[in-house]
Amino acid sequence: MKAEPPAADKGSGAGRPRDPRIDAAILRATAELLVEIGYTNLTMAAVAERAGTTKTALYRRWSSKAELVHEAAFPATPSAIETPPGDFGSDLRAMIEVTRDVFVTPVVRAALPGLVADMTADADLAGRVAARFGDVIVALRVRLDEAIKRGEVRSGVEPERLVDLIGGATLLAVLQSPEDLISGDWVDGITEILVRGVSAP
Amino acid sequence: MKAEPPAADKGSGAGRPRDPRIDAAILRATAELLVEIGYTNLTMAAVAERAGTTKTALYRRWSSKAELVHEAAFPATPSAIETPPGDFGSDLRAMIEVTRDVFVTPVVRAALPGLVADMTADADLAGRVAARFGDVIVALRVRLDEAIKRGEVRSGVEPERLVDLIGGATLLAVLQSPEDLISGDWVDGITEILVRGVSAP
Amino acid sequence: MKAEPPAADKGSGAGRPRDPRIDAAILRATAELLVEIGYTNLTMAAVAERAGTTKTALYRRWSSKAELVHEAAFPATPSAIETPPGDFGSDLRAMIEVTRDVFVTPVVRAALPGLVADMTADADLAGRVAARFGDVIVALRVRLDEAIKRGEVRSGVEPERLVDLIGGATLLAVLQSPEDLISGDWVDGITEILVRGVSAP
Amino acid sequence: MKAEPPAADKGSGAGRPRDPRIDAAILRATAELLVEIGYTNLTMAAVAERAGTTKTALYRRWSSKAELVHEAAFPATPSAIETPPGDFGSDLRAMIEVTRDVFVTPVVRAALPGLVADMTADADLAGRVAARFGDVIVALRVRLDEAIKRGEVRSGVEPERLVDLIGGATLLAVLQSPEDLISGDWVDGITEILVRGVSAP
DNA sequence: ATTTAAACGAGACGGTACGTCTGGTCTTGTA
DNA sequence: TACAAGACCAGACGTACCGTCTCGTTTAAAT
Repeated sequence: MKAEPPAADKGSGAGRPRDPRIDAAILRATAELLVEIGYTNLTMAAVAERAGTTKTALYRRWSSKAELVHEAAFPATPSAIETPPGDFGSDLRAMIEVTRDVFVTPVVRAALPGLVADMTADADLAGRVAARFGDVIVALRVRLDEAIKRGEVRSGVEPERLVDLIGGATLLAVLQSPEDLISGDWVDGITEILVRGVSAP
Repeated sequence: MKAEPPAADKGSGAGRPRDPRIDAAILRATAELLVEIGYTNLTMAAVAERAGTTKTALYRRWSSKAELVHEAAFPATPSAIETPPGDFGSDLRAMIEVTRDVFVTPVVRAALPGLVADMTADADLAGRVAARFGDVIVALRVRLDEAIKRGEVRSGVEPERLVDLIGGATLLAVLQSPEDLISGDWVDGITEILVRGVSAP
Repeated sequence: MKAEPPAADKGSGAGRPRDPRIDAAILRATAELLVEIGYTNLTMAAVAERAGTTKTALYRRWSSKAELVHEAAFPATPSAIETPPGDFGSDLRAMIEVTRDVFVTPVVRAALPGLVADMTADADLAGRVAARFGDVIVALRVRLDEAIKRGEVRSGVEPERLVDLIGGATLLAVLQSPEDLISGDWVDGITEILVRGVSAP
Repeated sequence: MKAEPPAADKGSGAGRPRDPRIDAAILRATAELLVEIGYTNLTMAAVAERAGTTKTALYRRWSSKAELVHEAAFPATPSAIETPPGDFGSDLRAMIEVTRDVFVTPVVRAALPGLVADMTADADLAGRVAARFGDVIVALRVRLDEAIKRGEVRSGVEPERLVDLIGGATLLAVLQSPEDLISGDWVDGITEILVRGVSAP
């Protein structure tokens, strides 16, 4: 359950408006603390204190620690793919890089494990997190279809499996050895396997 | 910090020995509760009660909830690959199935998310969990090398990437849509992409 | 260390004020439980439960079990002596009766032994308990001085010794045979010895 | 419940006899720790460790912490009164000094408060502690009777009240301001009041 | 000389209270 | 209405201590 909309439903006008500087301060404080002490050790009280506000103000905006962290970790939708559509190899590589770039962020790295845990206990949250990546997945599906039409990719490939492989490999790598991810070699290796794996014979 | 070894180092003889039935009862209770109420809701006190013992007895054996769950979830090393080595396609498929079978267990599914969260905050624990899968990874490496020597697999393929892809895809799938995993289709799709991805041209 | 003052120092205004009904409920529950199960068996959790609140609320107000019991046992300063000053014999008897009445209370009887034990380990607490009886002692001193001036009492008598004798005898009697205390005989015997003991020859 | 007798009941002979050095070491360790850290902080495990033995050996000899402390604090019966009977004033003063001397011991001072607390919860223990002082009380009674016969003391005086006053005053003083007790002035003051208090007119 | 019963060290065990911490809600007074 | 402050409920946390028990070993007295 979200608690967010300040002026959303209807009688927006009445009462004292929320101070947007507080929103920003809370998100900043959350991100900082995530990196400094990790998800588990992060406390709502600590966030409030560092943001120079109080717990009440947090819960007015986010209904739980998980929601707050989720928003602090993914400030904006990873903006799909900006590369102009070319051959599928380039498309795939771009997509892997986008994924990698998101996961490699210190904040995301700090937030992910805890978020993963909370998601399994809270389906709503899980949905919202998944939605963040929806655009990328849709884009992948579109370009995959085009590549199949062009004959570049064999027709049996299911996009869901590709998502599992790209997302999963990135997730696992960031959990185990994040430093590997940064080098281009990691992207090269994954890309090569996957491109060959889906190419038409 | 582990708390485990009762008679490990050497000066074993003295004192009342631990009752192994208690070890078993604790692990069983932990596994049951994991499945029933999940990692987050699982309480040391509840485990103790169901196991017919006390918190003290738990903490004498495992230094934290994370350690206990880790041991309850992976009672035994996933026993590497038992398939007789054949062509690399079969090897890879067997490996994927082994991985899938481990992750698909109700206990592991219940334990994983929380474990993932705790691992990032506790490097020791992370190491111990990773070690559980060491054998499988070594086996993969060996068979990959043989396949390269036989000319089945191109020489540039790094085994670490394959591990990232197999483990990661399984992890992500089990977190998002565990029911997909059970069907053979999921294994088929992943296997086909990866086998083609690493095969010599 | 006390934890008490909610609005003590000065910056009182802010925040939700403590609910005074909770203070009262806690003290009442403590007194009841003291009488029912005794100091040793009294548990902070049990007090909280009976008071219809939580341990947190207790510890916000009293820093330890000893502090709480101390306050529950001596809700108000034993209100000095109300008898109009007469001859010193009456004064002394009144004082002994006041002391006896305080110690004979079921709550005090239940609390005393544990309190005595804790006081030696905690000088602060000891001071606070002693302060409860400060008024009575001051009153005794004043009336003793007056009696000396009137020639009723010999001049060498130290009030501290009288306090030791009255308080000590009452304490010991309540610990050993509380039923003796209730009868007027006990007060008679003690009074007679002490009055004769301090009277001018 | 005591646990003591090693060779008491009948079949004394058999088995390994207790090592008397362990008895001594335990009592010494208990006395030391009482003075150093007090009754409440004293731990059976700590006693065992300092005595160079184990908890089992303690519980073989004493059934509880209270019993052990009781024996460590009062190693020998306060040996009644050794003064040759003279006038009752001297008798009383001797008795007060004996009482004072026992209570002023560092070990007794450290043990008393806790013991007092445990005694109220354990009637057996209370009886045993009281018995320690039985001889002194009997002696007091005898000499009081003699003094009454001699016409030194008025006949109405009850010995129990005198015990309350002497014991109580000493107990209270040792709890509140032990340093006062050491000076002869304290004994003088108490003695004078009590002697005058009981003397025949 | 052999049995035997008990003391011994070590430490696990059940049980229970402690005081602390956190998440999330509710209630003040003030702006 | 938002806000700062902080009390509130609920309940898990990990630690500590008590007194009991179960080992395997040692030691003296009884056979």
